[in-house]
Amino acid sequence: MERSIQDIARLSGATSRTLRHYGDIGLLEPSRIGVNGYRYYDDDALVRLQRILLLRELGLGLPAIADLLAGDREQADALERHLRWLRLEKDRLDRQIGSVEATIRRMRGGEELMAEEMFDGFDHTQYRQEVEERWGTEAYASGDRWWRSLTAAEKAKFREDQKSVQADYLAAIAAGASVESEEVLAITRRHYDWLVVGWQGRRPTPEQFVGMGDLYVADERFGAKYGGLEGATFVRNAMAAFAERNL
Amino acid sequence: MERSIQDIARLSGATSRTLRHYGDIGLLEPSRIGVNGYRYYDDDALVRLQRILLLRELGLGLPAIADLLAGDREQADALERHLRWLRLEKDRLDRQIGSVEATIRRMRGGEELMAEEMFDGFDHTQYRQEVEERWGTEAYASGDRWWRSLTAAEKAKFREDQKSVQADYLAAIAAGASVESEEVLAITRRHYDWLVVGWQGRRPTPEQFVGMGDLYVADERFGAKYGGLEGATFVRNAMAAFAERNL
DNA sequence: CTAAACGTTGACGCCGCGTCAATGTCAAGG
DNA sequence: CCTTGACATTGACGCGGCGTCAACGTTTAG
Repeated sequence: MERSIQDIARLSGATSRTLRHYGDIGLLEPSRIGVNGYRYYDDDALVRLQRILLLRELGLGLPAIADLLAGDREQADALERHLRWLRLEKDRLDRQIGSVEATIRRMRGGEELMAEEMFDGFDHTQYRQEVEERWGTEAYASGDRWWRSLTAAEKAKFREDQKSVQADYLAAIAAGASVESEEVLAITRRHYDWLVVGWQGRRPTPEQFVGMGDLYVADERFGAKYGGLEGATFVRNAMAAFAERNL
Repeated sequence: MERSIQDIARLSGATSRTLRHYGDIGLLEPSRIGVNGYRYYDDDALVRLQRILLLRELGLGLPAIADLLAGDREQADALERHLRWLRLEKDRLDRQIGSVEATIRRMRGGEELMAEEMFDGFDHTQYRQEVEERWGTEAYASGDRWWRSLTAAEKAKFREDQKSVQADYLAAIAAGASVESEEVLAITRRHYDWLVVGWQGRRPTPEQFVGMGDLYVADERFGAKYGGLEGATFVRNAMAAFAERNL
């Protein structure tokens, strides 16, 4: 059976333009081209088209579909990769949704979109250099924008949470608690949650989280807040233990 | 304070190319342009840029950002619209993720990507015309592709579920149950879930669900399966009751 | 005086087609 | 035979948000 381009379009739900495009990029060639230039498709072509459209609905790009249909037999792997990227996209959307909701609440509350004063007592630019070296300029700038977009109340809460975590760590150290005790793990969980907020919902990988602990030990300013080198080491170990168990 | 384009780029995390683009489209003009053509930005421009970048991180398009910053005072509304569309995107991703997972399982199980036989006993093309009239050609074609991508086991389960729902409806009718009884609502919930599967995870709106019930009454073939007009009417009422209570 | 760093404008590329535009072909009816 | 209307072709632009050359001028440090 041989069908015209419109027939195929109707049967498959694609448009004739799409079919010509697929021909142009070599994804789906007509089974025959008439002397008048008309494209004709047979059943095999129709089956292939259906497969293409099915994969397209899954969100794959046309080159990826071409590879997959070429049948390099690592087909499932290609889909796995695609799946990972779909999940990343979803996470990104989740974070955007949360941020937009927060922004709407702020604007409804009459807040400015972004504080113009660059400094407000809490020097969030303190670790600018480290952040830029580790995560890049844009990462710092992005975090800075986020911070300046918060309401005064939100900023206050963020700082409170930090102080609270810090105080509890110090108390645990004074009490001689183990970094693997439930008590300390609970503090570290709050520490972790605090960090996630500051990262606008992006979750550090276990390695990243442990790496931040190492930073605490290496940097005096961090250590000073946590009672010297021992304190910083304790916190790092607690973070490593938490990462091992819960991340 | 006046800064060069690179200074602004570094401070904001944007690239100079981006700044020139924003200039081109009128989203952010330099505060001054030197006789040599160089762009210079003052603090006001920097603040505006930060706001632009903040909104961009929320996923807004540049024209939407321009409108929003023009301050038509329905700012929050624009964000609400954006939020709705973000949620739609997220739903779409959720469905794609589920479909890709299922497809991977099928391929790992050695199944073909898509059955070539167009008919297999269960005539899923039965309601083709109605579907195309109500939801468009592409909607039918898409459902058809989905159906042919299922494994035999999955197809069998889908039919089983339908039969089971049907049998339970008939029993409930025979027992004289009320369409608002818990018993019937439970059946309708299964009916609804069955439908959602067939729609590949897309959830019908309450109106759509009730509309399908009306179709049951209007179409003899549906009615025949549910014991005549009365049966179809019962099912429609049950669907309406369910929609009212649970959707 | 030179090299490096920084600046400019202009144009193409990406992705997957939608949407003209300009023109040719075919089947059915008068 | 001619017309009409449906259907076909190729070719090109457009979208979004810049990245990335290219080709060239300017400023700054040594």
